[in-house]
Amino acid sequence: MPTKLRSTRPRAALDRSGWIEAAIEILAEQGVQGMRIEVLAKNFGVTKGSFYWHFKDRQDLYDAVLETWRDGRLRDIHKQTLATPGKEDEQLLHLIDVYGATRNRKGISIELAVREWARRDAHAAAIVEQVDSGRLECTRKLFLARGVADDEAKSRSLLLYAYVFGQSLMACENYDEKLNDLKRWIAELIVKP
Amino acid sequence: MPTKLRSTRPRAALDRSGWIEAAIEILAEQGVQGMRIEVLAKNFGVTKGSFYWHFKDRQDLYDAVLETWRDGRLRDIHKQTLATPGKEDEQLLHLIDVYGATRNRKGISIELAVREWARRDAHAAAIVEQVDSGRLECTRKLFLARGVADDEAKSRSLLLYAYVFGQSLMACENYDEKLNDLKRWIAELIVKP
DNA sequence: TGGATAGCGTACGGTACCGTATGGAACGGT
DNA sequence: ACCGTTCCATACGGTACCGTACGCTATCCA
Repeated sequence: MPTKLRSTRPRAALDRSGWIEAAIEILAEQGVQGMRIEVLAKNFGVTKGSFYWHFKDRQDLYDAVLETWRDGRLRDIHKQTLATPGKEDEQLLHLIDVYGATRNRKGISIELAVREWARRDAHAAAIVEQVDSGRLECTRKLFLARGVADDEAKSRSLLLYAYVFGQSLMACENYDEKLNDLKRWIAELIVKP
Repeated sequence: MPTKLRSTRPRAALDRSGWIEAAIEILAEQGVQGMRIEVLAKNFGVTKGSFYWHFKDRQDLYDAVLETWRDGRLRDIHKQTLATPGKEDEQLLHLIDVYGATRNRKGISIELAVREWARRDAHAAAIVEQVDSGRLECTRKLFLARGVADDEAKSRSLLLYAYVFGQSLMACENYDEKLNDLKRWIAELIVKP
């Protein structure tokens, strides 16, 4: 009888992945400095005794968070840039929209937190570089599929990501009443040759 | 006899502005969380007794840092965008270059640190908005002086800053051997109508 | 049924800060 | 020569963490 469903982990209300998810949540809200073991534990209603059972130390959690983030981002960018001939423009505009700060607030928060982390931590920097490489490459291929020259495809791909990340750093809500029109104009300048 | 040069402040090796400068230095290197009173004091070779003489508390220093930064940035952007008819293109390209991560590393570090700060602090966010408004406005006028339509000038101005800030967030050193050529291409796309 | 083990709680020492209270040296004016 | 002010050091209590040692309980397996 399958009553031994969780036989290997009897009371596992909180396993490693649970801690990692919660840590990423805090990372989005508070940044790296917010991922404190005792605080995470309190949020969960447990003590750090649990944490030190699942993780060696803080760095162990940090590494797991970074790798989880990287894997998710790489999976996502490949999914978003699956070749659909003739639809490249829409895919590119959709990319810009997805990374826009208005929707996907949490994703952007994590993005910025990780990049700020990467400015002072070599491991985080290496992870960010892997993600950036993957994204730039995938997006470049989309531009290539449109018939754009290789150098131009590389440039536009770089511009696309720099723009979306930079935009989420700026305070431009009051810049213009028709801000969305401005953004659409920008998106088309980036995408259309 | 002018032996009373420093009569009002006999041993003032460290005044308020000295603390503020040092704090900004640490802000660039370590972010907001790095601006710790006892650490700053140790860097100076004094104790926090000195700090609490010049400042009410930590927030007092934070406010001073933000306002000092804002004033400097606003002065700078006005200087960089002084109207020199016929030279607008060069001025705009120069702007992109100045905010580029390669040179002016410290300025960019402060820029990113303040913006990360602004994501969790209302006062910092207000300061960033003042700086962004000033910059966007000054740059928009440069585009207008070139004969660009108003909406397009607004859009290009926003794109310019989003791009330069976003670029300094990315890890693209290994993206291409001719990265500088790509960046030049991008800069011209942003500037040239 | 007894022991092993997974999973967590408790308790402790240690560090790094903040902010305050107070003392003291060096200089100014008188 | 005295006294006040400026500027800083010292000392203290308090908080928030980290990491470790150890204890407790519930489940599994023989």
